[in-house]
Amino acid sequence: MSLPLHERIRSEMEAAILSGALRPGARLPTEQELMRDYGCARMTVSKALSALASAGLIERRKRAGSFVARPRVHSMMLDIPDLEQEVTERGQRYRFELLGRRTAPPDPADAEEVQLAGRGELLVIDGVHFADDMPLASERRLVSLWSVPEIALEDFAEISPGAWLLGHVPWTEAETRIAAVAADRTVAARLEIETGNACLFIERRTWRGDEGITLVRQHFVGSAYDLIARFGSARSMGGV
Amino acid sequence: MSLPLHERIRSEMEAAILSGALRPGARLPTEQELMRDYGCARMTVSKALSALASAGLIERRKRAGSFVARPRVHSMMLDIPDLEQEVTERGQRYRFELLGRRTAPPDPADAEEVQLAGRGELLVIDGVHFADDMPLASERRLVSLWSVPEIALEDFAEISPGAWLLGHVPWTEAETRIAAVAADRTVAARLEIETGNACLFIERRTWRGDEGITLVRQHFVGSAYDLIARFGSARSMGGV
DNA sequence: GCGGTAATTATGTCTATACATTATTGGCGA
DNA sequence: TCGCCAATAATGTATAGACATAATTACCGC
Repeated sequence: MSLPLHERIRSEMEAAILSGALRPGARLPTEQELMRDYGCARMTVSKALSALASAGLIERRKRAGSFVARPRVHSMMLDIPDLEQEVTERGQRYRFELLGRRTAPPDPADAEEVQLAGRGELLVIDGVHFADDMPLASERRLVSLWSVPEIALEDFAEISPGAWLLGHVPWTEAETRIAAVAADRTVAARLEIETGNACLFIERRTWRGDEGITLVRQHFVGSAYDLIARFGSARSMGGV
Repeated sequence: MSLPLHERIRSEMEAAILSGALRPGARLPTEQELMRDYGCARMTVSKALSALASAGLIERRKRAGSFVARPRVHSMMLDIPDLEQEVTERGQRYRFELLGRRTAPPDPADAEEVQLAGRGELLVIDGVHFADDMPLASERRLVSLWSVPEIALEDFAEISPGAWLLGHVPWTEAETRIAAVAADRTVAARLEIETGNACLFIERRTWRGDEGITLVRQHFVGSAYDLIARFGSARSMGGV
């Protein structure tokens, strides 16, 4: 056994919970009992239980003890792949084609644009992501030049705007909306599909503190793309 | 200051990272320096750094020190609402209409079905979710009678199969696939839309340990539904 | 120089102890 | 019986020290 004791305690408790031996709501042994069972100090047990608590598997209440939490379906981890990496991993060639790039004041009729722009203008970037020269996704991105002035110097010949932003701008919050829509004329032309075809539509807004950074709207060819969300395999929750 | 010292250290480091004062790759103070700065014991500092590490904000290397990790967009929390609750909250009336219900052996040609069935048969349930008598989603659900024999007694007059399973079967893992598809004839008829219209397609598989419990495929009317995923509000990461 | 080895330094784990916090339990008195 | 208060039992936070582990750095013999 090379793995640390607190990890062992953690994983054995976790196994008991996930196997159903400890049902939701059940009380698990107190720290005292566990330190007797494992012959270790309380800190060690506590570390194991803290990890389970922060992973959401148990709930700890003073005086009362620790209890198995009811797993909530309501939230899962959604993997949002980096397009370039995913395409490359499938053995295809990735390319981002820049279709347009202009700076403009926000549309005063669009509250989102106004809020994003802050006291400056917006950079509007249009482009298409390709996999092996087949269009995969069309993208329109608005970037706040107020928050990210240095992006004005970038021409995106070598790197997609998304990848550039990821590497250059620290962000703190993001929200992604996922829907299915019919391709309009513009999108259909860019993706080389027919108007009305089903597209996965992803709209993501990113903030740094209160400052909006970017708003991106992507249309994926419906037949070529899907997203995966997972809950469980508690192995993946703790760290790494 | 009522908040514990290790939380304070954690949040101050976090702020320094998120604000950009400590850029990705930068080395942050050693535990020794921090325990001098805050006048506390090493365990306290270590707890703060461990929390940051398990949240993925920093990376710790022996001998070398702790470094700010590059933020990864790759995973967000996806909210998966309970349909009945969401419809009701919008002030609409929710109804699940059962269209079919039969038991059958798994299709031997479909490896997923065979695996789900285990050594038993499958319960196949077809139905439509309505909001104010407008179709919202069509659903076909397969349930392993081997894992959940008691579902054979339920007639789903009062409760949808999804809600019943949530309340009765502890599960440990789930995987959700999200895509955009065109409605086929069957789906279009059920949803009262035209064949070929865009639908958000959600396929979710649920396990308890190695045992498959259920596989559900839902088609949502594209114009009536979307999903939201979030990352951030760093406050929400640690615990609570 | 070059390569192997030892010293150093930073994190990782663990113990033993102390006191704080808080919700429950039980008892005591009006 | 009801309500308040104190004892109790559990987790929460923190300290100080010991030893383990691993990677970098420095040194030394060749």
